[in-house]
Amino acid sequence: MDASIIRGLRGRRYKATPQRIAISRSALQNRNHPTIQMIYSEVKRSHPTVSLSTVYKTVKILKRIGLIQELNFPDAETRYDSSIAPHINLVCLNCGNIRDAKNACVQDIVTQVSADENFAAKGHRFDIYGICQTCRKASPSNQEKKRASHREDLATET
Amino acid sequence: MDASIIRGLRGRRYKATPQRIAISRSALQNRNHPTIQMIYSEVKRSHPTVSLSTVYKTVKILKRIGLIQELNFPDAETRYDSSIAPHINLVCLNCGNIRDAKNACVQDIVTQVSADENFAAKGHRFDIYGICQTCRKASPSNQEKKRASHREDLATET
DNA sequence: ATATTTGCAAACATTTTGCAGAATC
DNA sequence: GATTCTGCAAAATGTTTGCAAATAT
Repeated sequence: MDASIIRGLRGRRYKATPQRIAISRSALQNRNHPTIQMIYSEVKRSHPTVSLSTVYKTVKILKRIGLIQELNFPDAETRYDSSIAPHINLVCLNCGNIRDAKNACVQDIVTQVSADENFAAKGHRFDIYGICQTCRKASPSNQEKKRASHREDLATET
Repeated sequence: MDASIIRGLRGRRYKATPQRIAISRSALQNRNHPTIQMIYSEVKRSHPTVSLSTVYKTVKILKRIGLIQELNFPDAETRYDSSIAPHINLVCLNCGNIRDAKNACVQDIVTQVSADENFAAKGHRFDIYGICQTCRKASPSNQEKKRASHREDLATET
């Protein structure tokens, strides 16, 4: 993994510093859509003097290269998604977890809609907001209640 | 329109002040996915003393009621979407415009994926990032070039 | 040897909060 | 008349920037 990170950086004329390699490794291998703070905390274990500033800068490089996608949410921290393949983010309004789901139709819709609208698509984002399996089991009433939640506003009432 | 706004507010025990009515009207009738500043500017025309703080507070109420959806983006201002029906946001990386597109399959996918994953869906968001028809016509090379753009990072390279 | 990067602190932009006076119900 | 709301200023939050010393190529 490190070898391909180093290649990726140098290919774009970025220097492959130990901090950048560690940050990239953390961001790319973490499938839990980490926040900046999570990446920072993890990298600090091996590089105790790393700065938050360097994490921000490196994450920006990874975005530019196209290796991660930044996901911004209302009233919640920004998350980073390292999945390259098209997928759907299942965002739990209760626990905040984000799971990836595969769906074969998504790419077809992107292609179809873009053609219809004369739009040159370069990327996409598909989120579904709701209550995940784990939270439903833990507290089945969650799925019905319209209780205050730190991210309640993501739920479109119909 | 004002009558239903007043009803909506009072129904939730919010007072129907002139500021709230004007802000709600602006946010709900604007189909261009306005920013807070745009709403603020528009409302100031009729209510010159309104404060940005009140705009933020009222928009938060509208989110809570479920009348608008907040759309956060990397390196771009937060936008507010007043469309209730499921739709796809076509986000132009060049001019920043957001157009709504209809697609009948989106709701089916949400239902399908939620069932498969045991996920209780309450809302969703589907964005496609790229270059809009207008920008393509104005500068056809835009669709090919990997030029610096303030939102280049939304484009997932494949 | 040169150009880039790091880490720090300060700056910045956006959003939230506390509160006195004003307005709604 | 009681409660809620407004508008202001201050605070809080998340992110970016400027720069001297350190590092990668």
